[in-house]
Amino acid sequence: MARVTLKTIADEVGVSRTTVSNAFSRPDQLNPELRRRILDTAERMGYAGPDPAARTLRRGRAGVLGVVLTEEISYAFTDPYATAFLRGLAEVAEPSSTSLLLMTWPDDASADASVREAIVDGFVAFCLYEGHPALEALRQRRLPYVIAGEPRIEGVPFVGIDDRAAARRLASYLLSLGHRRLGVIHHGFADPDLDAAGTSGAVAARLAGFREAAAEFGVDWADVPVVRTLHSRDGGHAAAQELLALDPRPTAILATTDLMALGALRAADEAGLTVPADLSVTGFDDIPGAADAGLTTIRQPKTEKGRAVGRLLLDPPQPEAPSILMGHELIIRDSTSLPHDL
Amino acid sequence: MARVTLKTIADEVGVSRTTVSNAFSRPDQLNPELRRRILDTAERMGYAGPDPAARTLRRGRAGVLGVVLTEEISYAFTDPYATAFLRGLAEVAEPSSTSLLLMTWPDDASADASVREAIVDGFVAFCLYEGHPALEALRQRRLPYVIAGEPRIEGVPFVGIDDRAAARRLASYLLSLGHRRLGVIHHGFADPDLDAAGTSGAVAARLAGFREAAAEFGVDWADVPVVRTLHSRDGGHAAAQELLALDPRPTAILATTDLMALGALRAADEAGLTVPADLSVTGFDDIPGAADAGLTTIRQPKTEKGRAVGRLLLDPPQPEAPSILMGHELIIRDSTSLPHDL
DNA sequence: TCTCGCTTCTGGATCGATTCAGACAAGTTC
DNA sequence: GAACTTGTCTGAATCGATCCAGAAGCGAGA
Repeated sequence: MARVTLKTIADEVGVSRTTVSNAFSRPDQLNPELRRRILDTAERMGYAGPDPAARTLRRGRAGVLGVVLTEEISYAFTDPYATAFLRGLAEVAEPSSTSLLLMTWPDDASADASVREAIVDGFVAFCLYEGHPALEALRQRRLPYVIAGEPRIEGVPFVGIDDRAAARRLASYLLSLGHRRLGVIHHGFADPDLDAAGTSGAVAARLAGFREAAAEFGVDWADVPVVRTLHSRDGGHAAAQELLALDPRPTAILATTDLMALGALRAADEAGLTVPADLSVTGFDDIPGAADAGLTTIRQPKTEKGRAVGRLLLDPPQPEAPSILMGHELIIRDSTSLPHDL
Repeated sequence: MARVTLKTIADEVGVSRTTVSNAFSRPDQLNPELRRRILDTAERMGYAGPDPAARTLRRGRAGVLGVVLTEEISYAFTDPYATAFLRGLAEVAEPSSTSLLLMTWPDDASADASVREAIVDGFVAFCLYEGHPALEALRQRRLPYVIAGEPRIEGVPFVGIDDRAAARRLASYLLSLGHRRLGVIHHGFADPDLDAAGTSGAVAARLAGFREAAAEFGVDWADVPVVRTLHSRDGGHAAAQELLALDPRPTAILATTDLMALGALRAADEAGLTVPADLSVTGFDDIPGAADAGLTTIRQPKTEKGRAVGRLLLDPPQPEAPSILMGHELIIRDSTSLPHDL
């Protein structure tokens, strides 16, 4: 038996396909009684409603936004940061009757198929990183997309915080406590001596912020040890070990992310140092583990960020690729205090 | 400027639309050199690849499975149970180049739109409950779907454990420790006196399992206090208070889910009772919090369950709506021991 | 009576791809 | 040399809806 379509119903009721279509999609366009009769017939014949694929093709609108996450879907949702962001996104998507398609980027070689074949009106690139293959796949798909958090790419709409200002604020706080011997851990490809104004990437911006604060407090950046490492807890651990072996030892370590800062805390513990009495440590991002570890860090307005991304994708396209910088918050916890030797 | 389609490329290269289509989807159907030329032209003209909506319409296959979760998306992913299940599902979906569309069921009145308009080949109803509105929406959509975990509905494929056997095993364990004064907390609509064979619903099956075990050990079910409550921690708390106020007080409380069992643990604590010395408590499901609370419970094969669901949806449709019962595991932790008065 | 406006319904064009039967040329087999 | 493969490409039909211009019917106003 052939599939039940609009035409099946139309023939049965004795009206045109258009009228049946209207019964489902534009109730004000036909007589209520006729509509009732059509819907009844549809239910009786087992019609499942207008085929979404056909409708999307004709309408040119899918009513779906794709959210491209990194490979670890469980992590993305365990993370309160991600859930808050998605809540904000869903909030603005809902009134436009748009739903969210959560997509991971599998390790698989054919990973880009998920982006190539997704039936969506646009994409959100959520917290990827520079050079992530999904970014190239998104470009090729030639649909609107917004990058949330990271990285910044010339000509692509972006929503995030002003990493430079936030980093400057964080470093200023440490310096105003009296710290003068700083150590920095980062995970960027950027040259830390390069002014960030002309570069892209959150890491470079954060380093630039640190540097500006140092200048402001009369600390010569050339004297600040800067260690580059892998973006992981272990990376932070190793880098911190390196910094703590210096003489004179830094009284404060600034990591460009919480993850590495957590590794640094472990290194301090292993070195027999008490945080914050012997050593202050700061992170960046306020990831879930940060609160437990009492880490001083920078927090972003997660839900509001999601809303901003949604608006960017759902509102009429802007002439210029817009970038939205959101506010941030300095979260002071127990990993920072006055330097010991004061 | 008109959108770039297959035809645009075909005209530019001077071949038919079919050939361009083949260049993308069936590379072995044309001369490699011509293919190269087509792909180059496509890239040059900014062609985004075959439109997924059009392809889906023509092919009649979306390459997507919809997973209907309850309203709390963050919970679903915080829950190791759900992530393990989804991992199994993704595992079998991947070889069929099928991806997963994670759908929530918003509180909103138009919630069923997400099911009506999803472009998918089938659905998974993940841990819903009897009477959940999504179930009716799924039925109306007339696509294949499988219910995972709960509830059981006549004629709808189901994957889960044999709740009755598992419950019987759990209760037998308690009884074999020597407990004779049991108390039961459940959250079902089912009549606990009804034999579960003819009923549906995991709750009824679990109660039936308890009852069978009681009979086996010579405990008269009529003497066992059974309290029905809301499915929440607080519900379990209130129900346990009720049971603990009885004289003689039960030496063991069996809850039909971990969530309620956790509430019961709190009630025991508040009543000044030590678990398990003064009171044994058991749950069901092995939710994340169960391990932390040291709760004795039943665990299901989560990943394997996901795989089974995936196979059911992706393999050629079966003549009979199949139900797959998986094995389970009795997890003995610190919330159970010999009864105090032995 | 004629025109206008409103409601209600129709038929054909269209969205952008895939499928299928078949055309054509070049090489193989007997 | 006829019959058969094989490789390569084409054109029309098709998937299931929505959109658009317009037609029919009907009551109101001039």
